[in-house]
Amino acid sequence: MKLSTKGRYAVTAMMDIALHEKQGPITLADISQCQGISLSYLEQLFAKLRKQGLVKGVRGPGGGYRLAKSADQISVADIIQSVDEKLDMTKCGGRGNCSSGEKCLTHQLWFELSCKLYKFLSGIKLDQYVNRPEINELVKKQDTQYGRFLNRSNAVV
Amino acid sequence: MKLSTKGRYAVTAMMDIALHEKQGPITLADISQCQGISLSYLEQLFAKLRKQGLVKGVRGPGGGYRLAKSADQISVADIIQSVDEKLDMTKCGGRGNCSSGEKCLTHQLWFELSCKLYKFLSGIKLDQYVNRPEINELVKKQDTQYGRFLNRSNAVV
DNA sequence: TAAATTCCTGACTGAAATAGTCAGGAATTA
DNA sequence: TAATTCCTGACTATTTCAGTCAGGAATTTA
Repeated sequence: MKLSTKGRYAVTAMMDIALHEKQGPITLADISQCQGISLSYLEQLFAKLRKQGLVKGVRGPGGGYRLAKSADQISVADIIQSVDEKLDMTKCGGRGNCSSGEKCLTHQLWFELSCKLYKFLSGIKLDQYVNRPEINELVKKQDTQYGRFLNRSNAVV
Repeated sequence: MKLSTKGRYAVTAMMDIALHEKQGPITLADISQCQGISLSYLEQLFAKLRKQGLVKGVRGPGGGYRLAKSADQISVADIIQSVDEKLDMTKCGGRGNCSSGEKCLTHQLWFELSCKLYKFLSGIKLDQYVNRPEINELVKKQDTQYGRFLNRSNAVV
């Protein structure tokens, strides 16, 4: 498994979308500015998130990205797996032929670790953070700071 | 946080030592051969493990490495942290100045995730695997296959 | 004391992943 | 039709991973 900044970028962006679900599609340019992630890099990540069916792209003016499922059905594990390829930590990909055809010494350890970690990250859904008061205050601050949604009906004043 | 092959190498090597604690110090050359990890790379990893006080080096013939604490006091988290620098997943290193001096949107998420993950990996100690019968069978097989400890009093026949 | 063994250190290298850039096309809205 | 935004692919720089190499320091054994 890989748990790197790449995955963090993806989760951060997804959180941003989840937190603004009511305001309609969010543009990548918006996320790029607010979260400090390069636009083109975001586009690469979102290509993968789209292929995994986590987000839907809406083209044209007023478009952007929105969640493809409800926030309580999207886990951190889903997101990380989408961009980082695999969560499996065994050398052999779970096949058990890691050491000259046999299971290696630590096959069991990694296998179990992968399972537990997966379960753990699967249990954390986006909506757990969307409804917190302290997070929502932060969101408001940021939205005002960056003047988000100014040219929309639901603009932040 | 990073959870890469680097950490797996380190844990694998530590497991190997823990599993052979009774046979005295284990040489890196031995681990290199049995686990298929380059010797020089192991030396780099063990320099870090030593600095963290997880292993002790014994020089000279018959020397090698042994655990600096008992196996029930060494967790997977300890090992990964030693070689991968940090388990912390926040952008700001927990300081909370990730977004123009304020906490970023996902600070809370990463902070909590780091804590949970750390607790989780801290709970997995080396000795949990040392005493399993299925693992011990594997060890015996490997030791015979590679002719380990042949020139020692406790040689595997 | 000499030789062998093993840890230990630092500098270097190739390959891959990460992160970002650039240019342009496709769909949609106004 | 023009503006907006997604979408795609090729390209580049930087960092990390993994491994190599050369040599020195401590220790044991002969």
